[in-house]
Amino acid sequence: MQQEQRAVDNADVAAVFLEMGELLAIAGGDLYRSRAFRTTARILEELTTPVGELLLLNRLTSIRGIGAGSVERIQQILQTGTCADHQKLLQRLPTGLREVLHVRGMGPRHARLAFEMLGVSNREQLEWVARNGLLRALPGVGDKTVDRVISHLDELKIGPPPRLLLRDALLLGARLVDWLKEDPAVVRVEQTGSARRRKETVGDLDVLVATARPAPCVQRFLAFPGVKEVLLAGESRASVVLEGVPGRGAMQADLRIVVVESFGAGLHYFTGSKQHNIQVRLRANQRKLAVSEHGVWERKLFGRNHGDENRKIARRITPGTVEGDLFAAVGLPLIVPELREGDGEIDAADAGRLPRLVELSDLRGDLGLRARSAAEAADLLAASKARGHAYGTWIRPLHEVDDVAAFVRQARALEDRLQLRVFCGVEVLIDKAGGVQVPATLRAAVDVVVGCAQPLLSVFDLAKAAQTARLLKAVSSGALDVLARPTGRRLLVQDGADLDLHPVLLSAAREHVAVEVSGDPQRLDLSARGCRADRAAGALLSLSSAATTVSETGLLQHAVWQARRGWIEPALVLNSRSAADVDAWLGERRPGRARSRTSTVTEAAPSPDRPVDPLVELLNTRPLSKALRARLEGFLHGDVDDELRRALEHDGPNALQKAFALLV
DNA sequence: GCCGTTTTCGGCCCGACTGTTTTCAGTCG
Repeated sequence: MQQEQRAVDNADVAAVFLEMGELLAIAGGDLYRSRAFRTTARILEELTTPVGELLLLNRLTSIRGIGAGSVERIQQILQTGTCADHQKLLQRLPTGLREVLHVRGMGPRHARLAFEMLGVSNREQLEWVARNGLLRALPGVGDKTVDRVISHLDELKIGPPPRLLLRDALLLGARLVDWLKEDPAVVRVEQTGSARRRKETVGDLDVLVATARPAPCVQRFLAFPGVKEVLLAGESRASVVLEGVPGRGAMQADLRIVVVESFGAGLHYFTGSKQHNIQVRLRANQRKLAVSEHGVWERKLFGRNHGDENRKIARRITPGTVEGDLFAAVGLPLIVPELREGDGEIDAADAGRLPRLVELSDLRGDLGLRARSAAEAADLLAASKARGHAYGTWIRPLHEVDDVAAFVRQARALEDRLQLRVFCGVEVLIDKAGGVQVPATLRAAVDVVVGCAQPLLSVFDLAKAAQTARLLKAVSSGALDVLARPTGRRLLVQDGADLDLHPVLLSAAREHVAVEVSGDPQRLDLSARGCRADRAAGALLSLSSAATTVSETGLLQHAVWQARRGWIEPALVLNSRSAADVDAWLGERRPGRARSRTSTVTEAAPSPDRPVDPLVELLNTRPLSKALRARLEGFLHGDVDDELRRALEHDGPNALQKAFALLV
């Protein structure tokens, strides 16, 4: 009943489509139709613009994957929370069958048979029939399937399947890679999957091996210390369950094996994501090619009405030794793993508009060294310098700084001693109402004021609108140079605060406040999705290791990966600029600032000014109707808007005018 | 249900493994 009080949002509409898709599959309906519903659900989940706005603007069908049928259903769902097809399916099947579908070994057909023949309509009933020998009676279900179902049900009771922080997944993956390398027949081995895409958390470990002798390699994999269950083991692949952390479920590890000539194609396929792979293969199909983990093949075409015969392959056209071969075969430049989420990267690559992503080597300093004492700061800054940096920022929590003048003197002394530009800063907490307590004298004394958005747990209780307003107020206070931990999340422990990032980022861009991307593997806040949103909003990002120890200074790499997953180019990264430019940027924000001293530190040439995306400029400066603003923002978020895109593709100074004319 | 350099019908990613259906459907990633 409370549901009715709340407006239907994108996630709610997506949930209805997902339920329809899953129930339709179980009902034995058209599997392509089922898949289309699920695709629609995924698209809706990833939209950054409210689906209602797009509906009003008649823009929904311009999104690939959403057709007239979906628009009608979306309209119904927005009004009533459901739609006719949804209701029909719910009358036919209990919704609890969806959790049956999610049990390993139970696909749509088994779920349907269990319902029809055994009356199973939820997970508890599935467990009962499995343990009492009834499940075994279903056609196509044998002892092994029953064992697998029971084993997975037990795992599900322990808790949700565990995920690892990226850092930990890379460490465990490296152990597995080293273990497999011991086999002399292994030519190449690499960790693939979401870890290779540098996703913030990883659900299972994937490793790809190139070898001409797969059997001993599979055996070695099965003997990896910590393997507690073998899920499958064949000629070219094997899956095992690794012992988990006590109190949590176990983690799956998958081994894939290809011949060395196919290593690039295999690397591409097993790196994923699934959506990316499907899109690449569809593209290959359009070019009469077939892409698999073994390479790229020419499809023999027999014309219409020959169904499966069209699948027959005639000739391998590229061995796919490196990933670039595979992309080239489908007419694309190499797309780096961090972008392979099926979220617009293929269209961008096709149009020659892939971003030149920020790299670790672009960074000229670490903007987030968190040392507690001058001695620690010296170590961190020296480590930073050893990494080739020209400057570093020493940040201390304000409440730990008794004597600001002494702190600044220490920083200046370190600067002279280390021959490294040192910016000193304090971190202040943003209170529940968005207030920041920064006396003018303090602000003038230090180089940087960082506002941390996550002071207290109680702040997570704020409603979305209040949370957003809180950050907007802090950003526009004029007291902050950098906004840190915007959502306050701790991965695998605490979800971030519910807030609308986009206006906050737009405001940060207008107010010249940078937003921190923390390399702390447990935070990675701003998130990759936040970075992607910022690409449109245009706030400068401050990449930080958040290091408190020397070894943690290497975590700057995690911040870079995160930014790359968000399509961020160096121009949007504050610390890709020279020390002089960072100094100037800080100076702009405090006109009376005494710093800007001539440093004894030698500096590299300053980087050119950041080019402002004219579309972002338009969004920030022109008065636009709500509808037009939504359309522009949608486009900047990656929504498909062919009309707008075509207008912008006209070269020359009039491109923007054309686009603007088109909008009004 | 969606889409179109196969465009209003016909196809939709692809391959490996498993079980049990003696030739392939179901499941998975």
